[in-house]
Amino acid sequence: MKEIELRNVKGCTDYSPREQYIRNYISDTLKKVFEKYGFKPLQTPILCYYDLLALKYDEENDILKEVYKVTDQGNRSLALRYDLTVPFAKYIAINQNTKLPFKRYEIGEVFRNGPVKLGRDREFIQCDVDSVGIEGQLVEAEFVALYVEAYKNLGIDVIIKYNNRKFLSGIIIEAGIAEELVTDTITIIDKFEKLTRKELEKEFEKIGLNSKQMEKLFTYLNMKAEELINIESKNSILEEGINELNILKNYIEKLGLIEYVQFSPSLARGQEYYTGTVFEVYVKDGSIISSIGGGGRYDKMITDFINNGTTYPAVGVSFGLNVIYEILKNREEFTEKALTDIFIIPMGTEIECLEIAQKMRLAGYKVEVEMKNRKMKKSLEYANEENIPFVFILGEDELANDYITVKNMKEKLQKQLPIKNLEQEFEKNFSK
RNA sequence: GUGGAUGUGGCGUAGUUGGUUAACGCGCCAGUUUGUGGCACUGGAGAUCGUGGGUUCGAGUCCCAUCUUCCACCCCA
Repeated sequence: MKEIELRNVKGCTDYSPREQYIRNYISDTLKKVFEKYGFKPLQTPILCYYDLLALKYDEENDILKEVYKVTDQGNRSLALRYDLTVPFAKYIAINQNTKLPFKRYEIGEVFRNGPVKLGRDREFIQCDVDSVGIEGQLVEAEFVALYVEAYKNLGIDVIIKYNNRKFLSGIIIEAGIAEELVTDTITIIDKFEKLTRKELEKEFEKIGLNSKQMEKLFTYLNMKAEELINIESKNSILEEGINELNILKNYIEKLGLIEYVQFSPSLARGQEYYTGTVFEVYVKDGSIISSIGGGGRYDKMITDFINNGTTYPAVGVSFGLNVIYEILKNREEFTEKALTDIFIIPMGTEIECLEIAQKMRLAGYKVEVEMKNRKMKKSLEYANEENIPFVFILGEDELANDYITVKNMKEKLQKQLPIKNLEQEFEKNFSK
């Protein structure tokens, strides 16, 4: 065999059992919440036709540079998906009898051949929850509730910032900025909290805004939610945006969730496809600066994608699994977590131990049996390292008398329990 | 993609102006304890110093190239 350097592909990571346990915990927790809110699991292929991904972009688009292209044996031009939204749209396009509204979630790997840095791999997992076919702020408010519940279940205190793209476009137009500069302006507004006012002015100047326009823009961008009603708008898009913001705020208040949200007029989100409400979730204590989730309304994207005359208003949010993992990984409940409940050490009684293991597994315990015939010291060391709370020891003398030694590792307690009805006896003696 | 740094046993590091067998901590293995753990002590294995070339009597140490990783910028999740 040829010698090669053993390593992972750039931007791909191995996750050890302990790490993956936490990641699974996160996605399991999320799944439960998603289903509680009526979202159904949808699974789509990772491999798809390149043309599908490229459908809505021209060759020059940055996102296409990051697409992994592959070919099959028939020389078909394929690609690895770079997000879960296009496959979602594709699913609806293929299954046009899908009843709307359609609510689905998908948690899966996506690939982007882009720069790699901390918390940003080339293979990573996206957790998307989307609803298609519903207009209005009711469903958006429900997403806020879903966000709050999901992060609460993960034990993370969050603040959900929200804004509205119509409002943003509206104030830009209101500031007298030309329509063709709206997108560029939004891109700069997105950096509002990262840059100083001076830096922002410089950026705005670059795209050709004058100081009067900037002044007006800054006034709007520093507004509070309560001040929105006082804006006397002349353009319909701004009016619409303000209206949507007020309706959404009203719904959130009624749901008793107002303490979790914050109107943030400078919030834009990078993607161009958002058309209305946008969300971004931040850790409340600010220990992590970047957002840990985000989303919003995108009424045109699926509509344009499918392009069959029907409109597909959609709203969706996603969760940053990687960054959530970074928050949870050092918690004691995980670092100290035993992945096995009971470790059984046989002393010449292997098959009997396996039988007992089956019995305990049936009773719902996670059980491992020592099979390498190591010295007891080694076996106990292993149990110790793995934080396994209970060790059963079965020697021939115990077996002859129909009992088994049960050790509580933490409290260093040891007890003989009858093998008959061991499950009940164990529960009686050792469960909290 | 552009710029800047980095690369020494499994991991984290030391290695003085280039000079004989590359050091330390953690981890690993074994023993003290052939059926009882986290501690301690003792011993042991394990590195062609990222890779390739060059300078030199001699290179972990200097030069060049290349790759890796990391940090900014860009872009985003």
